[in-house]
Amino acid sequence: MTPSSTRGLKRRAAFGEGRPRGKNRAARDKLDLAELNGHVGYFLRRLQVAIFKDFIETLADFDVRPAQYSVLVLIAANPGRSQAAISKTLNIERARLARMLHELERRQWVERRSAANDGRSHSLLLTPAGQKVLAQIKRLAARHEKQAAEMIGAERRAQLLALLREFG
Amino acid sequence: MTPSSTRGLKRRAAFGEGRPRGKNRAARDKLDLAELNGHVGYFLRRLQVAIFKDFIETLADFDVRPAQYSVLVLIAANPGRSQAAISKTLNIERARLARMLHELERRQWVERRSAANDGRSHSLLLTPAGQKVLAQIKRLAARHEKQAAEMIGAERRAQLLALLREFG
DNA sequence: AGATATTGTTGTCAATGACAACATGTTCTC
DNA sequence: GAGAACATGTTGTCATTGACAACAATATCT
Repeated sequence: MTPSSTRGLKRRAAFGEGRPRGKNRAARDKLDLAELNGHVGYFLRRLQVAIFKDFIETLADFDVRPAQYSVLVLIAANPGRSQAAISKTLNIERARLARMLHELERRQWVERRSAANDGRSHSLLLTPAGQKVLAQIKRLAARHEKQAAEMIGAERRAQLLALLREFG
Repeated sequence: MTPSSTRGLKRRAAFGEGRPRGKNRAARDKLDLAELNGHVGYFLRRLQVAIFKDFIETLADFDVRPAQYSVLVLIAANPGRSQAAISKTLNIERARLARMLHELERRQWVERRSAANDGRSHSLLLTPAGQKVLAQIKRLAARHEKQAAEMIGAERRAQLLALLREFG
């Protein structure tokens, strides 16, 4: 494969160019990443996109995106809390969360009742239907996580998780 | 407004509630992440967003977003290659790359000349101006990477990079 | 030669992030 | 206790992004 090894016939890299041709189209086009190799963000993003893609596919039957999942999980684990609390915890913008909750309410998974102690805020709860659905969703999410572990290697995943978690 | 709340004195946390009050608003609202703690994707995304935010801020003077940066670096390191090659390497959709290149061409950083050996594809090159700008941009990108290292800890960053890089 | 595939392009749609403005309610300060 | 300052949820708007379909031009395969 090395350009300097003239393997007799197979004159693929006969000239300086050495472009792959014909059959080897799809795979053999890899370029030099150059300084991208030194950027954590680059690889971080690639992996994150791949993982989210798997998540979305795995949960396609419920049409739940990662952000929605995180909101559902947070409401389930912290019932009665306000949108502001969820928003701050997940770094989701207030405006966006409001719209997302409209959708989750439309699906009858989430209930908003006005908080007892603060007339401005809403207490968020899962409806019984929401709880039931979330249980199924969590099973799929667990399956996704298993697939992710296969994809990146179980121990690498564990190491990554340990490293990443030290933020918040 | 609350019907059940006796209008008397500071009745705020008189019961089991124990909500944070007054001053401690901003910080003390942290909720239980529950099963999110088991999802690499969740933490991966949080860190990625934080890092990209820093990148964008650090390179704000040049108005270069991460994707644009990666394209510029790849063209510089692999001059003459086609859009398809860049697209595949960076997992950027063909359509999106085409539009991005229009913008980079408008800024006079990138030149597209039709490839000699394939009438369909374009050979991508940096213009002299583009090379000059990219040199400055790379300095800012290096500064960003340094900031990221401070942010997440130099060794954690190194470990992360090592782990993440084993994909591609 | 004719079927098939690739390349670059444009159009469109949905999701997202960012930000401003607003009404309503709460907390702070005096 | 009144008024300033702030918090909360909402809507509106804009820019960016990802996904997908369609297309013309060109290359490649059989």
